[in-house]
Order: sequence, then C-alpha cells, then structure tokens
Amino acid sequence: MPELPEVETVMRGLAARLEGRTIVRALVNRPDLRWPMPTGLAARLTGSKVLSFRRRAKYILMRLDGGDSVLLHLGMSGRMLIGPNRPNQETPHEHVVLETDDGWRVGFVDPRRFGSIDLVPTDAEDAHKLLAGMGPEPLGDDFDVRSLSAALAGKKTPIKAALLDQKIVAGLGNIYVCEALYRARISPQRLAHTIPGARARRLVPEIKATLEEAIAAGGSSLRDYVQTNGELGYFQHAWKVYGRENEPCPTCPKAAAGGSDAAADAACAGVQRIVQSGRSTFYCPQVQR
DNA sequence: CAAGAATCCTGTCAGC
DNA sequence: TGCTGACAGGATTCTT
Repeated sequence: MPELPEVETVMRGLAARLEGRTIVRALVNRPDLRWPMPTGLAARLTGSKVLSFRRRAKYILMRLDGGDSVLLHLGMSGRMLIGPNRPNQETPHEHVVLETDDGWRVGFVDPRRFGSIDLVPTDAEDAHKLLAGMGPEPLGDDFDVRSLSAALAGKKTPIKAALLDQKIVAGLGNIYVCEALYRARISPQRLAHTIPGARARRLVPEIKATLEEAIAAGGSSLRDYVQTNGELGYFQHAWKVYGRENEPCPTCPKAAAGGSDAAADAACAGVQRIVQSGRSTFYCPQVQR
C-alpha cells in the first residue's frame, strides 16, 4: 500500500514502538526479497538498540547504535505487523521479524517480494545507491515551483510519467499523482515541458496538500494498524478520481442537481481510465486540460 | 540520451 | 464452484 503517506504512517508506527528499544532476537526467513539480504543482517540486528527513524521518499531508515542504518522499502505489497510477542505467530510471507526487549514483535510481510532491505552506514545514508540521485522531498522546502519547473524543462514525457519519476520528485506514486493532477486541473497527458508557469503554480501546492491530507488520514488510524492486520488509513475514501472509473466527476455539474447545466453534464462522461506507460491513470478530461 | 516496455512475484477479483 | 485472465500502491533493467 505504500506511497509516501503510507510509508510515513508506517514509519511513525515503527518509531513509536521501536525507538529506544533493544532487539533481542531477529529472524531473517529467506535469503532475498527483491535483492539478496545483506550479509549478516540477523547478527547485526540482534542486540542492537534502535535509535531513531527517518523517511526518505518511499524508504524507511532505522538507525541502530553501532553506526548502521537499516534501509527498508515496502515495495507494492509490503506491510509491517506490530503486536505483542507470543509463541506460534507464523504469518505467511513474513520475511523478517524483530523481537524487542519489552516483549513486542515487528514483522515485515511482503507477498510479492518487491520490497527490499539493506544496511547502510548512518553517516552516509543518502549516498546509498538507492537514495543517491533522488529528487526533492515533495513536502520539503526544496520542492517548489522553481525547482519543479527546472526539473520539467524540456521534458517531452507526459506529466503523469514525470511525476512518477523519483528523480524529479521523490515519493509520489500512482494514486497521489492522479489525485494531485486532478486537483490542479492538469491533464495527465499534457507534456511535462508545458507545466512550468501557471500550471506549476497550481500543481505544487496541490501535491503538498494531497500528501498532507493523506498523512493526516493515515496517521489517525495508526492504532488500528498497530492492533490488527495492517489495514491503513481512510484516505481512500477521499480519492476523487483514483479507482473511480465511470463514476461522476466530483467537479462537473450533475444533471440531477438542477437541469440548467445539462450541456456541461452531457460533455462530462465521468472519470476516465487510460493507460500511460503501462499503468492506470484516472482523470476527468472535462476538468483537466 | 530519453522514453517506453518488460520484468520481478503473489494475491485478488471479475467474468464465464 | 472452479477456472482464466486482468490487474495491483514500485522501480530497476532492458529495448527502441
């Protein structure tokens, strides 16, 4: 489930449970996820104290005493299960398990195994191959109209694809790109180099607002997530276009609402789904230009 | 070099 | 009910 807001939510849940704790036992249940597990991972984790957490793009960094950080990516299907440590708690696809000195258990579950885990020196986290070259954090001050405009200048790819490119902005995924483009009234098919200017001035604040609202929604349900099965947040109810193919566009007037807008209603066919670079895009051609 | 396709893997769900 | 195919929130690697 993980785009930036979900990763942020997961990171906060992990921090609340693990910061300051010592890992008394670590299980590494398979030799690889997307890539081979780092050598000596279980040994490095066992006995370590967890100092702090950080998120970078869709990655979680867990700092350990001793100078290493664990670099974690949830991939497409990764979840963290947090609960009291009890016997016989095997869960399918639970690839890594941490047990704490205060009797808690954290499991990394990832059926599709697109996730990854690595170790990186804490003082060189951002030099890791997976983080080097990453674009600005969308919620940071470095991401603004100027920086986005510069990154999009001359790009002939559709804006949808450009925003999914982590080198341009780090942490957006398919859902939030669709939502932010809708809110900014920009067609996902518009070429990226036409965005700088008025459109970038609309887009940047909508990206930030969409992510902030989603984090607020995910954070509110953190307790549920900790207690049960990893179901996260309730922001999905706030999606305006994602996953809503053929549903009415929330902006376009509806015939039932009055009748005087019949012409506009006839022009709006509702939310459309198209495929761009192999992935679904949801948008309203009437609203987004 | 840039842009799009193929790829890794399993689970779920719609349609027959 | 069971089978089949499409599709899924990612991001690297391979082709064009």
